[in-house]
Amino acid sequence: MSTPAIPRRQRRHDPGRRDRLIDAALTVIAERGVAGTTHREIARAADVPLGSMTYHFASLEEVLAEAFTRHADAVARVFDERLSAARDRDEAVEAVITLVADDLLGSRHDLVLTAELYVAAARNPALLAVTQAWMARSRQALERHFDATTARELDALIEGLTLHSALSTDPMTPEQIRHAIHRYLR
Amino acid sequence: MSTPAIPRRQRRHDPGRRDRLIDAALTVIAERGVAGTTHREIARAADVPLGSMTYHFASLEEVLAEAFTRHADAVARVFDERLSAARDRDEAVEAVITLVADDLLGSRHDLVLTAELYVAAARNPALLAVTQAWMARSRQALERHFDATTARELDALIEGLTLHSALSTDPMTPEQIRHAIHRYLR
DNA sequence: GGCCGATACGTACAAGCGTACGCAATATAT
DNA sequence: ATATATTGCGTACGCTTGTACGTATCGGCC
Repeated sequence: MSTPAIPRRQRRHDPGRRDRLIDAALTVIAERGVAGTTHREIARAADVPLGSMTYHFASLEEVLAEAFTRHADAVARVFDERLSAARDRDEAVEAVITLVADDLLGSRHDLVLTAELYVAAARNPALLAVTQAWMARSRQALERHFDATTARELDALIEGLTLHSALSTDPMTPEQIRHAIHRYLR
Repeated sequence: MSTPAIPRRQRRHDPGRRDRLIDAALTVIAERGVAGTTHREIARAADVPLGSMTYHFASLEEVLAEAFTRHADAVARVFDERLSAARDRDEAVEAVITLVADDLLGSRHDLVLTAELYVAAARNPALLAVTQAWMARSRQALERHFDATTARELDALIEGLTLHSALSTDPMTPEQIRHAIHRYLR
């Protein structure tokens, strides 16, 4: 009776745990979906005790909101960067192609997160706002090189090409992506 | 002690209950999402006792699969009909515009169901098969009037325009939809 | 160097879940 | 008309969930 079966785990000094938890949440969402995302699952992914979740977040909703905000920001940042690096329209077109073929289609993780966000946004006003801010930012980035109407339509095309490829058995190749975008912008 | 508080509900003769349950499931999915879809919620929506769910379906997964299959079939049927009614390319273009502006964007219910299906398909092979069969059928319908490459790209554009409008604060007007499609097919 | 607020950790609890199952009633076959 | 299979109905059970909360421990300010 001297050694209790489960000794208390040693306390860790862990600043930035909140941040890690948000990242862990994104991992869990991508792997199990929003439906399978629970306090316990996130805590397990981040290797922290359950109680840590309720300490850092008021509710599971709050975790989701922070996680999706982070995801949207990250993707939007890449979008911004690629398009601001382009110095003329031709380069901008290439940037868009790279964006779709490499950045978006390259990461199943991000792809799934985006789809999950869209569905969650249908029922959660806070997440809808995140989505709309993201869309506005993308359009704005496109408007550096294209007129407003083209930017909007192009944004929709990007969305469609991405989603479509993500779900398909034979996703479009980079050349096919290039073809579609050139055809639209021809 | 002669009158039990809750008398047994009178038994109903209800052939086709299984069908009604599948429809109820679609209603619940659209309103609460796959995550919020439970045996009890579906039973409540269809006004049947909980036990009826386990009698008619082996599992909740089975309910979801049947429901999404029905949804995909219904949307694909409209797609087929509009495109087979078109007798030349111009009419086909008009059919596509109507499809997007009226049929797809007209029903928030169907819109949400489609998004839910996509997300669910990412983690459920049976639902992925449903999605892919649906996509193949859409493409085939488009190929009545357009070459294979155009059909595929157009299908993606349709997807993007729909999803984009669904999420936007100011969805595209029918005229804007028309403009985008004409621009691509010009 | 000692306090104390911030953080870490474990656990308890009520609610809701999927599913199983027993019994009742009726449609249908004989 | 009787028997039988099908369908309807209620409820119980074990499990997971979100959340609350008591206690332990430490970093950083005086």
